[in-house]
Amino acid sequence: MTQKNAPTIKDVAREAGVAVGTVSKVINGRSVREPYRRKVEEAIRKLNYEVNTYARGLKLQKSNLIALIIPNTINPFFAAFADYIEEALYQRGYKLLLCCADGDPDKEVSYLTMATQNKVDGIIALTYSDIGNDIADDLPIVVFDRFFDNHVIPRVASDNFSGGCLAVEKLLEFGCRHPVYIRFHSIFPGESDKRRDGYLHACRKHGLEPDFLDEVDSPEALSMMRKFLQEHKRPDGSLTFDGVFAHTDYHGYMFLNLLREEGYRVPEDVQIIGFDGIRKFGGENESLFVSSICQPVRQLAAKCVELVLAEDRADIPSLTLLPVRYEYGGTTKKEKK
Amino acid sequence: MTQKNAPTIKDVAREAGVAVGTVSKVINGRSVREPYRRKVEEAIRKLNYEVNTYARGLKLQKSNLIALIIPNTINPFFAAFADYIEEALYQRGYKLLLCCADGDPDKEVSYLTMATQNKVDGIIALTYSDIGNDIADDLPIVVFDRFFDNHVIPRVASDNFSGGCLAVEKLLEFGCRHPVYIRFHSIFPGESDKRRDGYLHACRKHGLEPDFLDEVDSPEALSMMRKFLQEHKRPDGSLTFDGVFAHTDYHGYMFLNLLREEGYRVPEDVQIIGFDGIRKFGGENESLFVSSICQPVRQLAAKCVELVLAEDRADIPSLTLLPVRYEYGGTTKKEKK
DNA sequence: CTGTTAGCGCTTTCAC
DNA sequence: GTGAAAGCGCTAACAG
Repeated sequence: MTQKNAPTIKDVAREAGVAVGTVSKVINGRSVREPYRRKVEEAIRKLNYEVNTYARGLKLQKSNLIALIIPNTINPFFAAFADYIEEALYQRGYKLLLCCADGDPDKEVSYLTMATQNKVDGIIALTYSDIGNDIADDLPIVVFDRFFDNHVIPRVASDNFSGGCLAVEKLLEFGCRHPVYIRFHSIFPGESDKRRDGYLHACRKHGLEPDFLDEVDSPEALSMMRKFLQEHKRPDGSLTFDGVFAHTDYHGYMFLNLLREEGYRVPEDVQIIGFDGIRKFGGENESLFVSSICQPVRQLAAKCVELVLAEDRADIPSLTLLPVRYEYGGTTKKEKK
Repeated sequence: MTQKNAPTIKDVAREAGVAVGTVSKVINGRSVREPYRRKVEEAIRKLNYEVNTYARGLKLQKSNLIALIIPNTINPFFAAFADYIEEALYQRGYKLLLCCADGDPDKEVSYLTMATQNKVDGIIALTYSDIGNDIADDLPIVVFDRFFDNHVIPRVASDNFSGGCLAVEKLLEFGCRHPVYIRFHSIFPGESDKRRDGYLHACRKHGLEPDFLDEVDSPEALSMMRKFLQEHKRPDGSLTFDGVFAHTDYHGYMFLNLLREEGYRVPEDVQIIGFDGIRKFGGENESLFVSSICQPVRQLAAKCVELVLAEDRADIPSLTLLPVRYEYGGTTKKEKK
């Protein structure tokens, strides 16, 4: 219970000397004749009245609440995504219910169930659980990146394929001859799998032999990278590759540290391009951890909000891809002017 | 509107062949005789019934929703705080309404007003706006760090004074002779101001002359640091200080980059200790940006939740301080064993 | 145009 | 113990 005696629409009506219906109309912006409207507005101000969202929600079956299901807000990419989602929702008069479901499918399902029956008007999900079967058909939902084969759910993602191509193109442009790809992926299918396709496509186009590490993400990632590195050392200690496209900035940064530990120079000996565009301390003006293919997080979030709130669900594309861009982050040779 | 025809308590009652009151009791865990209880539970499962939170909220004036007002989730400290708040709330059956109010007092006040009248059961606020006057007296609210002189609001914070002392103690322990303090603070009073007191206290204790930069945080911070650095250079290029206690890790990291740009070695020439304990990519196992006095973010969040949900508001301490700890982050000389 | 009123789904007396 | 019914605050349909 928040306020014991919050004024109700009745109090306002009494104060203003009008009927509740009139007050309701004023509140909801319906046309009300001038002397009445003014009296009501005065009464509202005087009593400091605010609509009770529960009563309204009960009546309208609408909450103006959107649930965001996300693994966590610790990861800087998710954190930025959540921030921009909140911003876009607020602009449209919606509030954000935040659900961090990290590694807990039960928690995701619990939010999904709650959402299905009531409480929220829609869901934006960035999830790595297998929740396909728990998604109600008639609930507005938009997913980021993930693909569910058992439901037709509108998806929003970055153009990962182009991003994969772009990473290779950039590495070649900066002088690399042998770019490798280091990938640690989720076990669930999603658009980010296309980074791999982009890499392969670009290699084929340039007549390069693809060479990559492709594993399920796990705590073993570091040791797998270490092994990969050892296997690509020539007897003289030099490496058989001179460019790395990392599946994420995080993995790129791990690999960067590994290379430096082993005495290799970045970007002189090896250049690295990651994916995501994570900035130190999160700030938009801060530097990147590694040169990167940046996802347009703000635009992605805005698009998710736009789609989840769309009037006509039938008009929503089943897949929306937004463009990525390359940005220098210290692990590539500077672009030639 | 979420689900058009979600089953109601009436449907369940009909299905089970009992009265709605009985169903309500089962739902709310009141005692109901066995054959009835079983029939009701079966009906609930069969219809996939879930309570309508609006109806319940309207009746009970309770939402099981707590609003978190925070500048943003981009800053890693805030992001972690939000994450742990969500975790603690979820464990207690509450949901989190996230409000990122960055630089927008109107938005904060709008959330505050909303919360005052209805909708949420309490507020946890980490704010740098002047909202003291908009806080209702009877709404459960807990603030992190901030001090409002016009309201008695329970506050939770890290033990910043001890943290300030600890930073100096550590710098001295690692061989520094002249630790300076670099502070960029908010214009609003809060517990983090005590870092300064801790620094001064430790200097006095060790007979050191305090030397510090103390400015309001702004985009000029970097150039102020640069100026500070120039002013502390001796003719031979060496510095008059050999240790830096930075008000935050962020500022510590800025100063680190500045020092390295100018050719000084960290930690050989100058050691740096920041404050907060921000980790790269946010992960609990990741490394710090700089050696730091770490705030116990998870515990701070848990404490805020505990207090905002406390049964008896009269029992809540007006100030709760949690201990900080030092952690190595590459910008100090390693501890001697 | 304004005023009256039913009823959204739930909880909680209060009879039984 | 269970069942019936009032009413939380709001909106919208309908009557005036």
